[in-house]
Amino acid sequence: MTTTGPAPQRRMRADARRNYERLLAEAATVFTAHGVEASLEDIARRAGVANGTLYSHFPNRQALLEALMRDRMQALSGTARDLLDHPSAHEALVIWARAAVAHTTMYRGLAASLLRSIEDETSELHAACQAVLTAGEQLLERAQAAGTVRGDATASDLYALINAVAWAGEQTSAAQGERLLSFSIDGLRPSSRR
Amino acid sequence: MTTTGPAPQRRMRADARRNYERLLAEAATVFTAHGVEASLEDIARRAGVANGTLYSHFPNRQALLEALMRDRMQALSGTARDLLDHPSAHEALVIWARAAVAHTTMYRGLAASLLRSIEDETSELHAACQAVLTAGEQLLERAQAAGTVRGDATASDLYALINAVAWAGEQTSAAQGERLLSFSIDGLRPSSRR
DNA sequence: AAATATATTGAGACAGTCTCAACTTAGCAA
DNA sequence: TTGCTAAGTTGAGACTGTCTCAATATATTT
Repeated sequence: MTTTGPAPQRRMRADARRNYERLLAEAATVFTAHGVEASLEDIARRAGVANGTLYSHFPNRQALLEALMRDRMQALSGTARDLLDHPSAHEALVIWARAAVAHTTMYRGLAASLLRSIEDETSELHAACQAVLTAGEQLLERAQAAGTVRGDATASDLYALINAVAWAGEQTSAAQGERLLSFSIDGLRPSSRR
Repeated sequence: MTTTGPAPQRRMRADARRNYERLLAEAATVFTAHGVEASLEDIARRAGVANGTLYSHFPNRQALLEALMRDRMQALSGTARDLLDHPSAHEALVIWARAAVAHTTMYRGLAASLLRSIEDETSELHAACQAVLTAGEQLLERAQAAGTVRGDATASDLYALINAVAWAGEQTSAAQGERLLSFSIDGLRPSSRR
């Protein structure tokens, strides 16, 4: 399995590796403060390198974001797998959805990148997003088999919902995001009555 | 009631009025093609005026967007009022929510502007957004009184939901937006069972 | 046909993205 | 240790974009 470039691919020169790490560290700081649309120039400046160096390590913003999110995305997929052992299929789904929203709320603007990347196969984030979607799908299907979630909901619906809720939380308040998530999850229940 | 400056406030010079209209027309075209984050420079160029002229009519993007959306926003508020006469309180809410999503999907990026504007009182769009929220609130309360919508849902929740769904549709597909809206509306029903 | 209030102009200050030819340096081999 | 070379860095410069404002032009009024 060839994961799309583990952090430093073969072996980097010591200075290159050092700059790579510094850039990632500053990116985390700057994205936390100003969202994922923050100035890359600023990140390079703070890392003490010329902006050309940033671009040589990360050809574009998505690539930088991917490097920054890789571990967390994998962790989120892993969490989904672990939750397959949870006694309640429905509770497992809910727990995971909350974790996914929290993950997506990490940086302002992240939800937009993550939802767009599922559609855009050229995005550096595409594979990781696809993995998360698939991981969520397992939980969804288990809940559907248990009859606690409507059968016509798809993994894409779940993924879009998580991102939409995270996005709304980002624009207004985390509390608002929480509320919408609760409502949305209820909306996924089968309509026992009409 | 002093609405925030009806289009051309007092009386404009003929050339000014002409340019104002041209700018609005080109803005509609360009926003349709490239979303609300499109280049203002481009709009001015296409309208055949210097960019300073654009900025003298519309001090910022929000102001331009406000002028462009004013009528439609009012229409949306009006629709909500009309629907208060609809025989089914719940159906009225659903019809209106769909209309609101369609409205919000008019230009790419619009949902973000509309949701942000409800929080940001300095935004030119704030008043219009507030009016829409209040109009929706009437429909929501009527449905709650009829017992078809959970009592703890607020007008802010409804507003955020509409924008979040429209945003998700924008990022993926209109069909996806439709699906999320259906689920979300179901999520607003009272949980008769648990 | 002025006078004047009202508008328009476009250069310019600034910030950002991204590229690439010239340069520098880490790490290896003689 | 020295020099070689591949790997990495640099920063100016070509763009595109936002927004301002002194100079200029023009519609309207008297």
